Amino acid sequence: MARAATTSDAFNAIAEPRRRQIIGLLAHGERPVNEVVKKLRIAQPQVSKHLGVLEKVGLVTVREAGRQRFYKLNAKALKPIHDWVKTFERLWNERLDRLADYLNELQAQEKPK
Amino acid sequence: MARAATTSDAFNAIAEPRRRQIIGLLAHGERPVNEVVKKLRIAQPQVSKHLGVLEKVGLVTVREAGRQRFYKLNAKALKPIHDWVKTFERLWNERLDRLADYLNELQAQEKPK
DNA sequence: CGAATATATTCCCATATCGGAATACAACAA
DNA sequence: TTGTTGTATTCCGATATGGGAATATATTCG
Repeated sequence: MARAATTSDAFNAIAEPRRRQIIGLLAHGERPVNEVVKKLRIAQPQVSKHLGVLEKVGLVTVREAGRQRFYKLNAKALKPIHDWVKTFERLWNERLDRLADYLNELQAQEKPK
Repeated sequence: MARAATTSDAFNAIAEPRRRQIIGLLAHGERPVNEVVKKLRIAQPQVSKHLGVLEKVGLVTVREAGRQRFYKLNAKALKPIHDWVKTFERLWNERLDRLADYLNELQAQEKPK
């Protein structure tokens, strides 16, 4: 087996920095492909490919209008990621961190050089 | 160029489901490799490899004790991910969602079959 | 020392990736 | 029709993955 497909997961899809950029841009609202190309300065074919990945995992939806395709962010698809990371939030906010630091300081003072 | 290395980023590192599992386990505290092996039922070499990746991106730290190595979660390294996803939180909480749904319903009623 | 235990490393393989370049396609314009 | 514009698809090559299996390394035990 190889690495999981980028299209298998929102987790895998957002591992790509450019896809995160695209998501960031689409957060301001629906956009046609060409605008993504211009704003982010990524070649058109790659933009289409990245959008394809995002669509496959449900992170964006498309609306066709003439020869343009407007891509729209479907933020809900990011929630699983948020939920997962949030689980660990307390671990980095915890005052225990400071407490530990404090205790270390105390210990350091007890054994002055 | 190929896909970015799994070791290039926390984003890339957590794309792997098993690595997320490992992180989940280590959230309860420091653990030796063998306990991860037993609890998650992943072959030992793969566990060592996954832990290696997590270490490289700073998601875990190691403490050596005799022939054991205790891996500990460094939750802070997850914060960038949290921060990024959080940016979009309002987009899925937004009541605008409900408003849109409501308006659609209205429209549907105006044009009764 | 030799055996056992805990963990890491190395090889191998099937599989995808991402970017670039070229090209296909569809809608619209003249 | 022919040309143009907006987007998608295909082919290429370099690269790395993750699992499995075998093996290496280090520490502890008897």
